[in-house]
Amino acid sequence: MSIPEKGSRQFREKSVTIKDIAQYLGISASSVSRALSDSFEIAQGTKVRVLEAAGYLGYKPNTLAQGLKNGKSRSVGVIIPTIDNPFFCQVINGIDSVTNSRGYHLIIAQSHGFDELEVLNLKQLTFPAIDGLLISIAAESDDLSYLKELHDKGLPIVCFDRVTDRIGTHQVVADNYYGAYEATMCLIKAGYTKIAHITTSKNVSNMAERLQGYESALNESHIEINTSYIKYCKREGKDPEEVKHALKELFAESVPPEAILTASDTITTVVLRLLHHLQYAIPQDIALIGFSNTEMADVLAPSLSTIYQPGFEMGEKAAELLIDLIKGKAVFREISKMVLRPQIFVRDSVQRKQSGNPPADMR
Amino acid sequence: MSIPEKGSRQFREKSVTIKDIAQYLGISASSVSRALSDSFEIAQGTKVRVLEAAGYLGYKPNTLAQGLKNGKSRSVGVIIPTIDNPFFCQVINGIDSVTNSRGYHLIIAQSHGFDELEVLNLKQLTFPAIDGLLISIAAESDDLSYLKELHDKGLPIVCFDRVTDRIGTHQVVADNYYGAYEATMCLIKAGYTKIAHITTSKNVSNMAERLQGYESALNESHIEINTSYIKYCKREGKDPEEVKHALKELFAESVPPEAILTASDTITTVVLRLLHHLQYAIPQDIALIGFSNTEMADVLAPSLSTIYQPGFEMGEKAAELLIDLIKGKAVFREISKMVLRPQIFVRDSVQRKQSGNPPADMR
DNA sequence: TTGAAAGCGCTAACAT
DNA sequence: ATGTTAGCGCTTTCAA
Repeated sequence: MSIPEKGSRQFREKSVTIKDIAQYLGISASSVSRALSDSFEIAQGTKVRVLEAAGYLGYKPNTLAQGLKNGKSRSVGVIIPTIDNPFFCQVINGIDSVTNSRGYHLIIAQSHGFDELEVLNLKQLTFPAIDGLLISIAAESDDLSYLKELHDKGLPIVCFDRVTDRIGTHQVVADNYYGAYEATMCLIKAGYTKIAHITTSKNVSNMAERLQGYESALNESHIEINTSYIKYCKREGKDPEEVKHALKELFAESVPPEAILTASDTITTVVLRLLHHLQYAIPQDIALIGFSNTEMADVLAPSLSTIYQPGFEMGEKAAELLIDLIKGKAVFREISKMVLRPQIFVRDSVQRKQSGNPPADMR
Repeated sequence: MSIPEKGSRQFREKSVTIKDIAQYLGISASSVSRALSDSFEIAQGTKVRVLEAAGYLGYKPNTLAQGLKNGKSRSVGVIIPTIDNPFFCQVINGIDSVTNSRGYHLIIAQSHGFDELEVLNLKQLTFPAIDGLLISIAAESDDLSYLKELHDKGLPIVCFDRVTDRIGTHQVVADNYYGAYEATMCLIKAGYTKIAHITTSKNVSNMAERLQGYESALNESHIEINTSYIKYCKREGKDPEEVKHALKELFAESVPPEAILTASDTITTVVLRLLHHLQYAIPQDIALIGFSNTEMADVLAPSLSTIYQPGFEMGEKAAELLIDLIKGKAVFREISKMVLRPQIFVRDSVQRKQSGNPPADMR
């Protein structure tokens, strides 16, 4: 089968412009423009006729021309660590649902962790063309200067999930403290006292909060915090070896932990995989609860206890806020911080260690 | 903390234009343009000076203006059923990796199955602005007329995963026949003869091919095809009740199946979940192998046998092809169909029923 | 209430 | 090899 001749030479049909409508109705282009933009300085009659003609002729505005004219692109940039993760997938979904309905396009860039150069390149590439930015800050990168510069220049920015206070942007986050606190409390209430925490870094906002939640729960339960029970995997689980090493160290402790709280989707999955490979029985040998948005949590055997973040909602909220910002609709004199509550699902990977009350020394 | 005054009124710094460079160097804008586009009708000296000045002044081309001028938007549309699925996530990832590096933006639209109206709306919304389209065809929608119209008008289109022959587009697909055939063969070789197949519809290309693979494997093994073992879930697993009903029917057969081949990511997950809920032991009560790209397959208990499709690669190939098409780089006189091979992972959800040879009647 | 005209930033004839 | 000019489709003064 051969392609029609015109296929090769970009022979796309010239689309209907504002001029065509003007000519068709015998009025000027500016009137058409006014009618279409629902201006108040246009007669009702003409407005109706223009709208009809537009529909009839199949007019679609050329967003490029509109953008060029008024300095807007009707697109927003999204920077996430990776799209290959159920949580961020849900976030994208949420963002998409609002940007789509509001007529904005999405330009997605992945920072893949902490490759600052790449992030910068992406910024270079896309930035003259976006009206606003949604960003989950890459990593412990101390260099927020480029971002700050953009913000100072007036680019509307909303941070979500991994945020920073060093730039005065609006924020949409999960209540990470609450999630980690409650999860740890669940473990404690189930009778565990030797609880390890595998996280990525103290320097990422959400991880720091989770660490705090973990520590607070222990403190309030009068369980001493054992720093060797806290492991940092800077590669965030992208390097399984790093996690393996952390686990090995934990199990090599003179008193090894009985339960683990994992701090991110990726780490949770990797830990689960490693525990399987190392033949640890969950929850008999080691209990596990982790931050994760996987849909498979309840299908795992044993089913996995998770802290589930409202990814879709987070994306929605962040996008709505951003678009309001772009449109200057709401006047934001204050930096807002929206905090969404995660859900805790206690499943079989955490098991009540002993029936009845928690140990006496815990009361 | 209050926002700087300028924040509210879109006071973004005017960016450096081609004119600024021209003025800075005392030459004309067109020379600058030529230098930047690496035209051959420009002196080496000026070219170098322009490039230097551009770097120094921080020039970034205004893609809107470029697009308006030459009728290109440097963006490609992607239509997928849903992004909330590991396979399509990987596809997006693959697409993104090439479009990004080639300077194209992505406009992603989800068709969410078969809601034709929505698809059409999305098309209306985005289409004047895309240079090409990557699409995994929504559903059994017989109405490909809009798509065909676009194609006829010269819009470069590449179909992937779920394709159609009714429009002469290039295609990038997985070898669905092979995947289903091999998976079924695995079951047969493991000693199963009563094998059910849960799919979505005969009218979707990839599903039809999988069904054929399944049937061929049975045929070649001289196992009679039992049509009541083949269940269609038109909602593709989005409605668990439908799948539940299918399963109930299967198990109510006078001779119920011993193994199931599931035809899509979503269906596989739902079936797995239902089997758990219904307390069927895998693989003792029922063996399972399914199309799935989940990363959790090996972490499940029992680990899940899967047919894994090369999603990332599929996205890459489709995007490369599309951009070549857009650029008119390669001259495609023939419709191409690229077929990628899926991987089969036989894990614990399929177990050799009896040691030694398959039953005598199968040889 | 409407039209004419200018211009957003860039490119591509056409001229020199 | 370079400059001049016009125009992509749209919006928005400014005049009428």
